[in-house]
Amino acid sequence: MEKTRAVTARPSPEAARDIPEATVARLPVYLRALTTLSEQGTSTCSSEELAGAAGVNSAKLRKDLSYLGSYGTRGVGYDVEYLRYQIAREIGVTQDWPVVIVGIGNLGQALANYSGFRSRGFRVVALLDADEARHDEVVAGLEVRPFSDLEQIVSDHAVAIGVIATPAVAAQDVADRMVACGITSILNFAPSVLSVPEQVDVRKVDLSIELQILAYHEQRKTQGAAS
Amino acid sequence: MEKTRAVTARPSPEAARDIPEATVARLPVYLRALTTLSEQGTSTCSSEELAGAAGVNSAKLRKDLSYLGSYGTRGVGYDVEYLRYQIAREIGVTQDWPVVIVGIGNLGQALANYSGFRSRGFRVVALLDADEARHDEVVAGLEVRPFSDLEQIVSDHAVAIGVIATPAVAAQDVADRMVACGITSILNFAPSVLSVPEQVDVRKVDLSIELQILAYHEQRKTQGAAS
DNA sequence: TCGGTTTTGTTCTCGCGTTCACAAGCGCCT
DNA sequence: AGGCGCTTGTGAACGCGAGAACAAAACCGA
Ligand SMILES: NC(=O)c1ccc[n+]([C@@H]2O[C@H](COP(=O)([O-])OP(=O)(O)OC[C@H]3O[C@@H](n4cnc5c(N)ncnc54)[C@H](O)[C@@H]3O)[C@@H](O)[C@H]2O)c1
Ligand SMILES: NC(=O)c1ccc[n+]([C@@H]2O[C@H](COP(=O)([O-])OP(=O)(O)OC[C@H]3O[C@@H](n4cnc5c(N)ncnc54)[C@H](O)[C@@H]3O)[C@@H](O)[C@H]2O)c1
Repeated sequence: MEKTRAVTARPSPEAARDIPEATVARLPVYLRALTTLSEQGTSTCSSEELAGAAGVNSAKLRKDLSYLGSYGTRGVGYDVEYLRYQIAREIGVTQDWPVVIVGIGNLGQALANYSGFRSRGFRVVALLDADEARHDEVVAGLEVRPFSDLEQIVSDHAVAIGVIATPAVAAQDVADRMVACGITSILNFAPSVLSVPEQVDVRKVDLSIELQILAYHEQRKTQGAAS
Repeated sequence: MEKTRAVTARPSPEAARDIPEATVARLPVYLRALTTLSEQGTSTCSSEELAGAAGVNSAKLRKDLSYLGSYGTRGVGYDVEYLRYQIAREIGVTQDWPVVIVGIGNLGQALANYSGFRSRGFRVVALLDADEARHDEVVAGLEVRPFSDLEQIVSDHAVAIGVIATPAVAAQDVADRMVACGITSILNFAPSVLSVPEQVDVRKVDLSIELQILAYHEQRKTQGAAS
């Protein structure tokens, strides 16, 4: 390993090129748009069409796709099925991802009942809750189990992704336990800042923040009109 | 109106400075961190402490706050209560925002039951659903009403913010109706691209996309380990 | 076989956001 | 009163992402 070849861009054929984070965030959108097109019977589409369906600029779409490789045909466009498979493979949704949900309250139940996960390669293998009163309750065809079963479940199903839907005060504890079990990706719905080891990915979904951002812009609209 | 003075930056004293979008997205996080500090009895904090609590870099925090004004004291730090009020005022959460939720299924019910909205200045004034079987059902103390009541409710309560929690196929129709009623901010949970007039703000929350992003990174971790 | 047409893949430029680093300012202690 | 230490606010450098623009490539029709 002379120099720092692994870090900088390398044209090596088998090595995965590293895809910009902004692009990674859009690939699932393209994937969904392609699925829709496919269901409508479209077999080929141009970057312009696909960009329209995905709600982005066509130049941006082409640049994003170019990070994956050259899967289009100049003068023709992209083969819908082929591109769909390539994106799915790149994201990793061709394989099946086992997921555990911790905190089966209002939100946890909604998540457990959501069919859109399974159809996109995610399989909820267990629902965990600290509240004993909830145990053995059946939600979405799965029994709610005690939080202490986490280790067992993670090891049995090789779970790598955990979802936190507990109150904010419990979130850090739950995250610590998840990390200790070997979970390396966490989707956090609790409004709290999690601290985890560097190799663990955390994504946060915070509904009140979204509303507050809307409120900010809303306020500016009305205040501008008032002046 | 000589030149395009209104569009470019203007140092006018009363005019609201325009705050970068990235900063706006972080202000609610600071707000929450300040609330927590306040509840713990802290009356003063440094940018370093607050940044730690919010999970960001302290330089970034200071720059973000500097867009609002100079609310800190050099050598001392920030007054927690004072800063909290200033941020709340800037975001607009000192006032009360009426909100309607459309689509009272799994997710809509969870949202309706969520107490975190009210405590942050948002008040759910109505729950709407197209399914007649759901009408008159009571969720979170509110009666589920027919979607056709939208106009009436929006005008009665001066609603500016709408939440869409319907299936994807219905989302565009719902959005169109909302816009027609005068709603100018939409939070969309359906996995679909909405097209709305320019002056309407749309924010999208897409849980499967979040999971797919995690899956992408997860895949890279394991594949890196395998090579 | 060859020009024309269409659409991709890529290069280049610009602007935004992040981070470093430091001067200015404030309080405290002597 | 004056110096000292601490913390803010900001100027400047840097890197990433967005978008325009174009050259390269593939198909089509004559
Ligand atoms: N409901 C929503 O629409 C909504 C919206 C935005 C954010 N959130 C956030 O999502 C989280 C869950 O919200 P909710 O409305 O479902 O709350 P909830 O109170 O209905 O459910 C929380 C569940 O977590 C369980 N729990 C508590 N501590 C636990 C622990 N240590 N280990 C395992 N389970 C534990 C509780 O028993 C309960 O069943 C909260 O942090 C909330 O702020 C919810
Ligand atoms: N449940 C989840 O955790 C989850 C997660 C991610 C995304 N989503 C998305 O959120 C949306 C709602 O999910 P859900 O699980 O609550 O679905 P759901 O089927 O349980 O509820 C949808 C509700 O919308 C109502 N509806 C349908 N068409 C309507 C219309 N035109 N006007 C008004 N109401 C209408 C239905 O009657 C139903 O009550 C979906 O788009 C889904 O993809 C849900």
